[in-house]
Amino acid sequence: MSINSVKFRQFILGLLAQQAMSGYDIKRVLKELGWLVGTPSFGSLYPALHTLLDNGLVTVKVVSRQDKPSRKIYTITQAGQQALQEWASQPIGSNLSLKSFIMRLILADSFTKEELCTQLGQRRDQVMAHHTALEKASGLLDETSSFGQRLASDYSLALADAELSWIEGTLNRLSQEPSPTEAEQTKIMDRT
Amino acid sequence: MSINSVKFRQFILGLLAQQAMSGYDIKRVLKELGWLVGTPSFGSLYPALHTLLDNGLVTVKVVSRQDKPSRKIYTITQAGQQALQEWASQPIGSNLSLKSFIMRLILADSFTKEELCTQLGQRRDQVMAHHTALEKASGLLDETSSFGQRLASDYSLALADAELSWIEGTLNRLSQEPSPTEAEQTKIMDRT
DNA sequence: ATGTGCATGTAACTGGTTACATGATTCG
DNA sequence: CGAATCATGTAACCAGTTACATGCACAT
Repeated sequence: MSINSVKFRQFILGLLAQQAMSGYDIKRVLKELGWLVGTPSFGSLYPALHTLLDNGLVTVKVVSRQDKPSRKIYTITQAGQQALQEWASQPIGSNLSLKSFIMRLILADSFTKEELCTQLGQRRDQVMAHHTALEKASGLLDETSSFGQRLASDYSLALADAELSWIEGTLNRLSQEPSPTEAEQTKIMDRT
Repeated sequence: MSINSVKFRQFILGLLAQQAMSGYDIKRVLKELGWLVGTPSFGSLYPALHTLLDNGLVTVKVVSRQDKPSRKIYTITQAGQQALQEWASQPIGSNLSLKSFIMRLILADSFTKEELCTQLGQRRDQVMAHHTALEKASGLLDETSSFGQRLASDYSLALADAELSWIEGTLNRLSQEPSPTEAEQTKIMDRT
């Protein structure tokens, strides 16, 4: 449901970078992705597209088809691509939510391998910090505090562990494979 | 930061059930919990307390101390306890977020062992559904779609696996131990 | 006196959802 | 003809943050 208080305009810009689409298409894609990022409502999706348009990051083209209602296909512009690049190169916020991170993963094709690795590394550091903070806190509270707090921190530690090992594994995979993204990237680019 | 679009009045009501506190205290507790649930701002915390008060779920008592500013200590009422119980017994929403679930874990002391197990079971079912949906989706998309989408679903699957195994393990632990919560619960109750 | 930590509160703003309005096209 | 799906849009509302205002108490 909720897109988790994320400024997700950049995310849909990234989706448009991979594939020119209509607002309705974006909704469908996000719905197929299911729980991963949540599905924004049209009430936030369409205004976001209008804003992107006003900022010159995308262009519209009305496509009429005889069998179905006409649709507005949004295509990313040069400026949009630049904005996206800028976003990719700057460090991820210090308390990035899980969903926001997944959004970045989904847009991995738009990033260079270095950028992707940088982001994975930053995420790893954040999660590690969270992990150690939790451990310290639960160490302090073990005697005094409630069963529920122990449960919750145990649970969070388990998830943090899983996330860390996935990130490490992925970083290793990426450094071994020569350039898995390159082929994809060119494939996507030459559709303009 | 963000409390993740949750109606968290019930959560702070639950915190008050474990321990009578002031708004400032709640903020501190939540801050110590760190990333777990996010820290609500005073701008949402105080109004929430006022609402609980208006609904008769808590009572206030101004406590003046000579060395520090006076504080408003909120204590849960009979009605509040009942409301909390009601909340605990009804099934968790179908798309409960991680943070919302952690909130419930933190309040585990207010639940009976059965209620807790029920909630864990519901969560397990949800995550399992998510897991299979993701697997099916990524099966379809493996050939056609982007590197990023594969990355994201791989990541999500890893996290879902971790969550599932933690839940299973916890359920087992709970069913083996006789009644770990009872001692805690009485300890908390006899402070009125 | 002035600054810092404790403590409470509120008004303005923001970002999103809900619910509604509109319209084309296809199916029964 | 009415219902369903595709498709776009907007206005009202709501929850939460930001930023501000207030005041006490203690230390410098």
